[in-house]
Amino acid sequence: MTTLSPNGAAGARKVRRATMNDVARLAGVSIKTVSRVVNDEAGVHPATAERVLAAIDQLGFRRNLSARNLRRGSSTGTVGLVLEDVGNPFYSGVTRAVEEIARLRGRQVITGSSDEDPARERELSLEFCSRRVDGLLIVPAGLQHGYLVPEMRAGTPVVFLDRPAGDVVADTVLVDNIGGTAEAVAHLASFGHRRIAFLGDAPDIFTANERLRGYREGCLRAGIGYHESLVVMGPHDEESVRKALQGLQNAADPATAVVTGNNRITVHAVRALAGSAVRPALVGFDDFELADLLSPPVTVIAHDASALGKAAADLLFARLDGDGSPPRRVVLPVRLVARGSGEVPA
Amino acid sequence: MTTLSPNGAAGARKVRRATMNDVARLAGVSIKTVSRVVNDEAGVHPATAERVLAAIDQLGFRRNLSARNLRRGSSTGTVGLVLEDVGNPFYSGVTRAVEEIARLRGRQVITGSSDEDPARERELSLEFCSRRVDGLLIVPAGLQHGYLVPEMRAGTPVVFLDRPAGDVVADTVLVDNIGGTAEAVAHLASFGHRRIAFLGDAPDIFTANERLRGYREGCLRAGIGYHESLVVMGPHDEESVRKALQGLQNAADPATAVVTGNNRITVHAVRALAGSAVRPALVGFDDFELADLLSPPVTVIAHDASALGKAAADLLFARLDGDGSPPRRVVLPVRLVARGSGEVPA
DNA sequence: CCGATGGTTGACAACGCTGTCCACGAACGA
DNA sequence: TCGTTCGTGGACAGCGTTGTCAACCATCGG
Repeated sequence: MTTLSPNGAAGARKVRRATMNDVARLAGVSIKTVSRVVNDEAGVHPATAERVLAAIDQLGFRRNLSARNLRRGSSTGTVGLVLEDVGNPFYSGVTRAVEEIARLRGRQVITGSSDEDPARERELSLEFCSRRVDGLLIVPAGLQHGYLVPEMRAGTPVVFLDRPAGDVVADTVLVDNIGGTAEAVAHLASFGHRRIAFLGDAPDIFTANERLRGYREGCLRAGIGYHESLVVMGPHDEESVRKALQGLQNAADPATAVVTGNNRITVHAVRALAGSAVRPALVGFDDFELADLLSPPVTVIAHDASALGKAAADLLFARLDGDGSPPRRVVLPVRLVARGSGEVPA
Repeated sequence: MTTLSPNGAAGARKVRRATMNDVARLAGVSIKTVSRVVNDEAGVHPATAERVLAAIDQLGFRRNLSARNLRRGSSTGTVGLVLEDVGNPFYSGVTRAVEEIARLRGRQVITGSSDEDPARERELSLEFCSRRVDGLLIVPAGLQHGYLVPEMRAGTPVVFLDRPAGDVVADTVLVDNIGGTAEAVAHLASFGHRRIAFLGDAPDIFTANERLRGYREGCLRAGIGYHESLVVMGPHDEESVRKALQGLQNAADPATAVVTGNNRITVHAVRALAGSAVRPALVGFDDFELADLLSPPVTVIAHDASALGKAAADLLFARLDGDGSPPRRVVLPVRLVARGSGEVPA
């Protein structure tokens, strides 16, 4: 059992890290030879290599990547990922997928959560650029991305995820928000619902706005008309969702069905409705774990976090591989998963 | 609308990034003055600073952190986090908490998933060390951590999370696995259950083993005896959990209650039991979202991912702040959250 | 009027590493 | 025998930044 105080061996508070120079001295070779061994370059006598490796082991040498990256100038082997919140299961799925692809390409992922704050998004992105990441994946919080122009001009590929950038044309991977919500409305209408409400996120968020548009289109196409009184945008926490639902149900002409705009709102709605006697039909945007085990099981518009992350990462690495074609906009399909809550007749 | 092809402005495939030298030349000052401006050092004439800032803006200059870190030698402003899988909600909660603390201390977090593979854990950790992270947070996959000795000796603090290290004495933050599982058994016994089963993860995983011990202790303390026939270790997917449950229920003397060893097993169990007529009482280790909305709502031994991440990060930063006290082992408390599934009489 | 003071600026080296180029000795063919 | 090649190893510069030290100019007190 090796016993080490957290700050190193007995007494020695902080030891300078060994450098190639130290290794070279100990092995009795030049620093360049050490470099050759460390980088598996050809042209080193096996016996010499052995000596060098022994010295490396003895000193606990670990190549300094800062120095290497500085000298080589090219890749730092890192990719930056800016998202809203790693703690949100949807984004953690995205993170995992990105990590997976990056791993296959021998890259490390640096992540940061913006919490929907444009300033924080900018700060994180620029910090990553200072670290000279090979590429940047961003779930935009704001609408202004001019700050990225120098980075892009310098050759750092940027891919926007889940939402488009505000004022820069760049690669973007989205999901079919409009089509999905329209489908949700059509689905509910096919069960006879004519008073279908929409509970969405703050309308300045791209996806929320798109889904509202999809809802509107769906209503018009179903011939049930678009009524602003049936739309509530912005409720975040359980309490505000509960109030919104009460308002919709207590109206003169109450809603018989609800479309919720994202997984958090859906969950809040399910919780708010858990006790009530009359429950409107429900279709939620975003799938979530256990949706199938609730009662009734929740019908959702599903889209895959992994697919989103993978598509974005693939695009990024294609750019890194030299793909110079015009910026692409990829829209991933969604699918309605009928589980019960959305198949209640009006 | 700024239009940029992903590889930079029209034609220009890849432009060299501007350096301080370029800025200095453009602003008509020395490179050192640029450095002073960039680092907010005192002693630069406001007019000069203005010129420098204009040049920085014009060239889109962004300080190269590799060079800075190399030159300064001290902090790289990064912390490495090695965990099992960012995609798992539990670990994404940990990640978020670590990120939060790191942010307050002006550090970036680099994450990597080991997928329970010791080799991968080692690879990631050493990669992070090569990047000269200021500290390392590790959810150990294996039992051998001798490879970290040189790093620790060199002054890189390491904190182990959720599980202890195998052969190195270092700071560790755990949750009370034994106490929690014992409490689960006691709780079930208090409702009259005498045939209580345990479904745990592979026994070579530290937490799985600890929870098994807690289960055993709980059984003995409750005076219902420890019976190996009631223990199934290792089922991972839904199918194997289903089979295990069937086996336990179809036995001559069937189990009337089950303790599940982690959130994934709990969810699989809930799903497997969803249709069946007779349902054993259930207490799961780990809380999970929507547990309260299932029917019956699932009683759990809850422990907080954020608390775990925060405690570990706090410990790490204390070390970075110079805390040289002996390695600590922090055990976070758990609490039983009674929701219904565990309060069914035998 | 001179030296001292302080505010502003710059020259230079060095951080740890790798790419380039060259030196050396052994083995080879002419 | 001599020149050539090959295998091995080293000297050196420089990546972009910052710490050290010193120079410069204007102002000020004596």
